[in-house]
Amino acid sequence: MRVGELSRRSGVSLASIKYYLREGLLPPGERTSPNQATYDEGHVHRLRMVRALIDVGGLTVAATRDVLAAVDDPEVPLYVALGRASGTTMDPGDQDETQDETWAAAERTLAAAVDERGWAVSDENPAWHTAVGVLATYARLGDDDLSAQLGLYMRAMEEVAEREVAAVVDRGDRARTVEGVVVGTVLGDTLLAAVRRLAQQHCSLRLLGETPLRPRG
Amino acid sequence: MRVGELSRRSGVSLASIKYYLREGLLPPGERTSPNQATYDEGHVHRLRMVRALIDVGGLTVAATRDVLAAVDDPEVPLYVALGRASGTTMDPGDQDETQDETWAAAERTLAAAVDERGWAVSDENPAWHTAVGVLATYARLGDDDLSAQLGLYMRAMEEVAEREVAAVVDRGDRARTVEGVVVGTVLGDTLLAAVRRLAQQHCSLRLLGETPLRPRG
DNA sequence: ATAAACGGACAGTACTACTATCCAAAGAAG
DNA sequence: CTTCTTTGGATAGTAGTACTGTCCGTTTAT
Repeated sequence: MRVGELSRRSGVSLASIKYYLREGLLPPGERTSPNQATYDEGHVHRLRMVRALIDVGGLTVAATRDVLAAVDDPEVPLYVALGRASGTTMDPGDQDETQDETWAAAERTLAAAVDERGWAVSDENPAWHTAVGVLATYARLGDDDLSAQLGLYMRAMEEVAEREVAAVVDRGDRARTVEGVVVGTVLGDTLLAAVRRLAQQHCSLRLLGETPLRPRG
Repeated sequence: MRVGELSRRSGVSLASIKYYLREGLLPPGERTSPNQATYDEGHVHRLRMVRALIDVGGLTVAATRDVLAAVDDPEVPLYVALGRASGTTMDPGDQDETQDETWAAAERTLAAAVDERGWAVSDENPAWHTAVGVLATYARLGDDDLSAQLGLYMRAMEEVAEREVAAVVDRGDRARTVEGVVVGTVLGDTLLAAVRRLAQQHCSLRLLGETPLRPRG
């Protein structure tokens, strides 16, 4: 199939396909002549992935490129790509932010919670840095209820992660498995956030009899 | 205090403070003369909120403005503001997307899961639309493991939301309470996602003996 | 009295994600 | 075989976001 059909099949504009090709999100088609190429079902699927990651997962084009590179290349560690995938990674470039007492206290809080749960995680995981950043920010805002919920969040996420990891084991070829992990992680973030909003609506209705903070639309 | 000090105290540049004032994220200071104003602790706190929502929560300036407007004005329903706060709200403007069979099937899946859990939620909650969108996207990608995890996600988020709502009841004045809800919801999304990544690392290490998908950095 | 700070307006910048135009070569249709 | 459309590739332009810089006429501190 040629680009025109690829565009029609995927619903992505020709101009955008050319853009994704340039940016390395979509692998080049197979050459049939020095300046002509054909595309296959893999390209259609890849375009669907790209749109899902960008539109639903909220990734940037650059983050999508990195994540998909990790899917393709077994050499790129997946957690590095998934780290970049979390939009709010609070890049460790902000040295001044990480060098104060609030930050250190937040890091101790997280380390203690992780130890208590018996988690084996490394502080090289970008998520560690993000979590510490959120805790520190919350502390600076004065209310520290969030860090009080940390244990709860960890318990809930451990249960979720356990099932997710179990579901991913023995899935056939490596590419398919990694793709499943990526999509599940990125789209899962969005779904979890949405489900949390729904649960909050249900719980505030149940616990308060009515919902003073969120009147029915 | 005047802007100079406000800038020093909050760590936000003068130019950005002027920008936030223009955009309505920061209320104007109290006038001391036709073209002079003073600012108080409330402004320092507000600036910290703004930076937290933008830098840590990943909100846009416009979303931050809406969310803070809901904190200030009891007339604006909170769930509307928090809906806009979820970056990936998949605005209901995409009529074509919502009019196909995949979308309808995803909506039935969610409705069934919600009924089974006995949740009282309305499909006017923006999160409903987001959740359906994620489910539909996942279905279009071919793997439907995510919707298989839906029940698990709902159980986990119900437990989380229950504690969160309980923690927020009886908190003093309305403004403080609403602020707590907003910060907890927005920063909570980021924290939950980070904790999930950490849990995934722990679980893949525990269940697989080692971590083939995410070699240690 | 003089220098610094202020408010307000507005132009400019860097980045992101496309979108449009142009061209020469390749394919398809009559 | 010619004409029309499509393609690949390069490059320029656009719209939106989040600032940043500059100017100007007060205003306030020293």
